[in-house]
Amino acid sequence: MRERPSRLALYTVDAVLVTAMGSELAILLGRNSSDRERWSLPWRIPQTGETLDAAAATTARDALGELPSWMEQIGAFGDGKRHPSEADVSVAYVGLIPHQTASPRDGHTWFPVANPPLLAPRQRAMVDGATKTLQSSLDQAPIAFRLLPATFTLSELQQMYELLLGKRLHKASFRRALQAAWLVEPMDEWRSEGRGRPAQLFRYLPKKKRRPHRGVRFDFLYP
Amino acid sequence: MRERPSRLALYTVDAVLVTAMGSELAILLGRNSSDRERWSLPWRIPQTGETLDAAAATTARDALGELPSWMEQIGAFGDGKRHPSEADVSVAYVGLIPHQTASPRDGHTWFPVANPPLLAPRQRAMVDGATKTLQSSLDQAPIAFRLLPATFTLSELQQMYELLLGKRLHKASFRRALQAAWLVEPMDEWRSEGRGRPAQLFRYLPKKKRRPHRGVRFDFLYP
DNA sequence: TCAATAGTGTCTGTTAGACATTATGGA
DNA sequence: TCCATAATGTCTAACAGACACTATTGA
Repeated sequence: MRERPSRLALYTVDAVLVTAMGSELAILLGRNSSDRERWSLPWRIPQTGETLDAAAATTARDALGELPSWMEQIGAFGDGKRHPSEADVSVAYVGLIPHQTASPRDGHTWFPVANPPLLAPRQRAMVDGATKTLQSSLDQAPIAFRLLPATFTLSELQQMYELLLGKRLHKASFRRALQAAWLVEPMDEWRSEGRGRPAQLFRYLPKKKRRPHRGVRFDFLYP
Repeated sequence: MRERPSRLALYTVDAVLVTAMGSELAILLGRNSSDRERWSLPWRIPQTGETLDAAAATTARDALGELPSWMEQIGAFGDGKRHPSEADVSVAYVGLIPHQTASPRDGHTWFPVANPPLLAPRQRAMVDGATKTLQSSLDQAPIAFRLLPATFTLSELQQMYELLLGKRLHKASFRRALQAAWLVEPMDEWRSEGRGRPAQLFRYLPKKKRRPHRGVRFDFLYP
C-alpha cells in the first residue's frame, strides 16, 4: 500500500492522462490509496528540488510505464475541495497517450472521460479543466496528432478533431485547411479498412510556413 | 516591515496587476520585503481554508486598495527559480485595472511591462505568462473592455486591442466585426480630442447572439 | 453488380482587408 | 481655408461550407 503523505506536503502534482479509445476519450485512474473501492487520478508529492514539469512526467511514468507524447500544465486547483492527499492545493497537468499501446501499471484502468467513476471533487474539476485545455489549445498545438499513432489516415485525423471538438466537421474544408497548413506528409502506403477505397497514410511533419494572419475575433458571449 | 514568511509555507499566490498607461501596458510592483532596493510582484501566503481565487483577490486589494475588474489564474510556477518568499511554488494570477484611477498603496508603483526593473526569475516568468494569457484569451473574454473606463470611443477600443496584440488592425474590419458581435451600445455623447471630428462614446453591453461557428484552425508552426 | 469509403472539383455566400469618400470638428 | 480624425460605402481576394462527382475497394 502506498505510503501516507507527510503532513508537511501542502501541494501535490496530479496528472490527467488522456487517450482516444474508439469513439471517445478516456482517462487513466488508479485505485485510491486510502480507500481501495474508489478511484483517483495519478498524483505525487514533488521531491525537494524537483520541478513541477518533472514531477508531472514522473507521475505519468509511474502510472503508465511510459511518458506522454505531450504534456501541459492546466493550473492549480484548491478551492477547498477534498483530495486523496491532505494537500491544500494540487497542480494539474494534462498528458496525451498516443495509441492505447501502453499497458497501465497494476491497479490502473482507462475510463471514459464522459462517464468516470466517482472522483474527489477537486480531481473532478481537474478532469473538466483537462478537456477544456485540450479544446482551447487544439488549434495552437498538435493535440490531435499526439493522440494518433505515427502514421494515420486523414479520416482518422478528422475523427480525432471531431472527437476533441465534440462536433462534425466538413470533409473538404478540413482537408483544404490541412493542406494549407503544411502539417502532414503523404506516405507511400495505403490502408484498407473493410469495404471502400483504401486510404492513404500520412505522418505529422510540419514545414515552414507563413504565420496565418487572422482578424480580431469577439467570441465571448457574456462577461 | 513585512513579516518573514513561515518555513511551513510551501506556496504563495502572486498577482500580476495590469493596466494601460498611454500607449503601453504597465504592471504593479512593490518594494521587496527583504531587500528594499529591489522590486517584486504583490504576493501572499494563503490562510488555511482560503481559496486560491480569494487569496489572489486579497493580494490585489492589499496592493491597490481596489479589486481588479477581471482576474484569472495563469498557473503554478516553481521550476527551481528563486522567489522573494521561500516557497517552492507560486500560483500566479493576472488582474486587470480599468483606468489608472487606483492609487497604489505605499511602496507600490506602475512599471512598463516591456521594461520592468530586475525581478526574481520566477516572477519574471509570471509576468511573461500574464501577457501570454491576456493575448490568448483576448478573443474569449472581454479583456480590452476591462482595461478601459466605462465609456470609451471605438478608436480607444481598437488601440487597446492593438496594444494587447502588438500589431495594427484594420479600422473598417475591426468595426464590422465589433458590430456583428453585439458587444457595445452607443451613448448619446461625443468627445472631442484635439482636432478632427468628435468620436461617439460607447459602453460595453453584450447582447444575446448566436455562437459563431468557425472552421478548424491549424495555427501552430512547430511541435 | 451494389455498397461503402476516399478523395477532389465547382459553386456560392461570407468576410477580411484595401481603398475611397463623406462627415465634422479645431486651428 | 486647411488639416486631422471619425465613420462608412464599395470592391476584391480568400475562404468555409454545400454539393456533386470520380476513384477504388470488398461483399
